[in-house]
Amino acid sequence: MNSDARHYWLMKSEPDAFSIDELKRRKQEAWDGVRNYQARNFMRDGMRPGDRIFFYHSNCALPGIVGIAEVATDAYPDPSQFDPHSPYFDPGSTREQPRWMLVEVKFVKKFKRTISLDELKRHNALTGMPLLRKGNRLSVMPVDAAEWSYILQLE
DNA sequence: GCCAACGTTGGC
DNA sequence: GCCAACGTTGGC
Repeated sequence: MNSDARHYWLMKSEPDAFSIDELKRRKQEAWDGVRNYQARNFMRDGMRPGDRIFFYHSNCALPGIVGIAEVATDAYPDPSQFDPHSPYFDPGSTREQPRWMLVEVKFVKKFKRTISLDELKRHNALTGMPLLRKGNRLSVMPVDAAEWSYILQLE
């Protein structure tokens, strides 16, 4: 992967758990709780500070892209995996060999409207997006530069 | 709340 | 290494 180029991503969050409004209030936040290896690998191996992220609301009345965030740090071990009181605790993970990583993300902007999943599906230019693949459950995924700019002009 | 799709786990 | 059972995701 070309480390000089800025890359684009999409990250899902359930707004009941963590919404774009909450990121706006907090300015920057650790994206903890990812417990899927493919999603972890994207954060650990693909993301670099300065990369841009579509913030996606899932499992809600109007699922869709609601704004933009930016990768603020390189990946580091997700502290919640070591915390027995956390719902994300992983007894199989050790500090010597942590299993789960996270990046911190910072708020960039909230869209004036939600670019809904339903709307995204209606654009032929976007049919290749992993987000739109049937049965896709990834919570962190790459976005092509062309798809990124295409979606931006939908707002 | 339902359920299809998918990842993970564990018995064998 | 197969695969059934199970748990989770997330649209609807």
